[in-house]
Amino acid sequence: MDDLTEMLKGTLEGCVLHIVGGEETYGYAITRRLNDLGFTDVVEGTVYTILLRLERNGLVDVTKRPSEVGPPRKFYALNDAGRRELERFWAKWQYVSSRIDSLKEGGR
Amino acid sequence: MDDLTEMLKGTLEGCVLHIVGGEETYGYAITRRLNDLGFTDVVEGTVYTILLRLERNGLVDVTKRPSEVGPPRKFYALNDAGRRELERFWAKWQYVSSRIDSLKEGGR
DNA sequence: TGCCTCTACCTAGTGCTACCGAGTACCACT
DNA sequence: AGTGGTACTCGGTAGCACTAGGTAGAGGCA
Repeated sequence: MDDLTEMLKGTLEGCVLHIVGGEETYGYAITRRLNDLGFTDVVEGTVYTILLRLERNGLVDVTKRPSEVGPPRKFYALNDAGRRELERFWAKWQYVSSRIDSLKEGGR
Repeated sequence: MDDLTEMLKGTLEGCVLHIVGGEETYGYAITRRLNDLGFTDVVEGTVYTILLRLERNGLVDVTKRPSEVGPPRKFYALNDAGRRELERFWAKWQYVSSRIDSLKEGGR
């Protein structure tokens, strides 16, 4: 699949939010997860900037823990504000995707 | 629905492409159409910049015609390159939206 | 005539986002 | 000592939707 970057704007952050909401995890693992999900071209740098933004916006709690296989990891978990933001994200996604699908099907 | 602008990046252009592909039409009418479709906050300026970009990228043919109710209109119609681009857009949309939906449902 | 509204288009500048590229560093295995 | 996988950081870039103004034609109303 060719370049998806423009289409991922606004949604990739929501995807990260969702993954972090599922379990406490860290940047490198989130990147691998996204790659497995089909977002094959998403690279680490992108995920880290999103995570820093989430932290700056107070949507996640961060805990640094040592790893047995490399440098220490920064684990991220959603707080209450993050969970509310995640709900808003899915509401928006539902809204936008349904409108676009109806445009596609409805023709006109 | 609150601010959708980030989520529309990359998709709004595709929507315009689709509308133009359905029938030869012009900027002001496309804006009204998008508003009716639920994209209530999309304004004329946004649509015109998209149309200019489509024209610059050689995806549309343009014809200026007088109107009976105002200034002349610039009618846009898809050419072959535009139709190919529209197909690519829907393929991308299908790909991205299915991945995101599966992330949502599949949890994890 | 002057003024307002609707129609119709244009554009310089802004902010946000994903991405690029390069760097730092820890650990295991050879 | 060198290589490769793991793990995070950060300055800079490009693209997009949007902002906020502007110009202008046609019709209605006072």
